[in-house]
Amino acid sequence: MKEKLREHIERLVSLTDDEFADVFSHFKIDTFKKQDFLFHKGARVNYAYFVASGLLMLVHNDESGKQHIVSFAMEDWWETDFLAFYTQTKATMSLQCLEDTTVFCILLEDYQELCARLPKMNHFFLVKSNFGHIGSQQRILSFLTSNAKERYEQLLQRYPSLIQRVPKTLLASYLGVSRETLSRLYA
Amino acid sequence: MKEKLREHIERLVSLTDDEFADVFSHFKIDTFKKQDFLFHKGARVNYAYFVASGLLMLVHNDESGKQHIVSFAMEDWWETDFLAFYTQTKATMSLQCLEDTTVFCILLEDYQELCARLPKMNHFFLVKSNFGHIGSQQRILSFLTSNAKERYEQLLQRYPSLIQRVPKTLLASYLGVSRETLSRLYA
DNA sequence: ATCAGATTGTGATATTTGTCACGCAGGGAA
DNA sequence: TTCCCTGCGTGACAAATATCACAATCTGAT
Repeated sequence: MKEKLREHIERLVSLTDDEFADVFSHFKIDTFKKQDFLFHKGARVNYAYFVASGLLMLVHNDESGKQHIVSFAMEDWWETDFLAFYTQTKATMSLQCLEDTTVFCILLEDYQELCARLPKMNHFFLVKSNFGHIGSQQRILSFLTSNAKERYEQLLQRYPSLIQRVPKTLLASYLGVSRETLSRLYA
Repeated sequence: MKEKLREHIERLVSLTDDEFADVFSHFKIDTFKKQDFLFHKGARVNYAYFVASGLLMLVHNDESGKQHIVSFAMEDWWETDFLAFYTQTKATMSLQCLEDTTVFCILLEDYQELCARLPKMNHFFLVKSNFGHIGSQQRILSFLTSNAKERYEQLLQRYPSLIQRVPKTLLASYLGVSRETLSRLYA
């Protein structure tokens, strides 16, 4: 399990055994059951999470009670309410399990301490953040350029496994369409 | 002009005169006229740009000839086609001036060299990237939760000056609606 | 001053998508 | 088994938005 995180980091920066032990000592391991919440909207967001196994969704609940999925987080993904985490403010979104899930958790102060002390980790997180930014930008682009059907096809191409693992209602909520419309797309 | 970049960086990390001189020596200053392109789709993206004055837009042109604005970049913003820049691949978008603009340009290798050598700058760029990611995520959220009118009002609130500086057609293209629909919103 | 082009508003209509309502199938739990 | 709940499809209709067409105004360049 521990090795999963190491492999993930070493895809970008190589670490000695000692360095990885150092890094790893800042993480806490935690497991959750399907449907559990890692945190709720309104709560303090203590951790950023690395998904070792399982599946999460980052959800925003609007005033009218509708649920919008900002992001899914599969194995090897980092997830949290980044705004709340970085600025230590209350979560505006909730993070919930779609499957039984194991995560590695890191506190903001440990994240910052690692970055300050280990240039390799600062670099690692910088690259991760850059690509997170790029990913979001491409999702924006898909809202700008594509209709519901095209967005669904792009999702299918990009994350084929999601379609098996997640109920269509949630896929619809991620794509920004009603479940009825989504259901009519593949006809 | 130079001071603009320094103040911008020092909002996050403090630099000695020598340190700033070091940092600044890696930038090239450049000016563009309204309508000029900093780079075109398909071109190599040599630089990331810091906007000292003026206004840019990051534009995607789809197959059917429509233009979609992924982002505006005002004073104090960093902009480029980040995917093309980081991975040194061809631009999928174009970066164009909406006003006469002055930018500071940095090559990828200089960006990486600064990050590797100056922890302060690595930290600076990490924070910038994190907030860039957060900003994109909130734009996604606004597509998920809001209709055209609400998105327009959010834009108005967030960047009131844009409404004066940019033709409505471009605002519409940023918001993901037709210009006609946008025009009917404030009635 | 004049002209060409850009910008904006608006009517008429088509298309896309949402909402509400209903039925059906499958999976657990008692 | 029986029952409830969730997921999923689909019909009918409403609402949001796009598209096409045209006119008016403004702007910049000659």
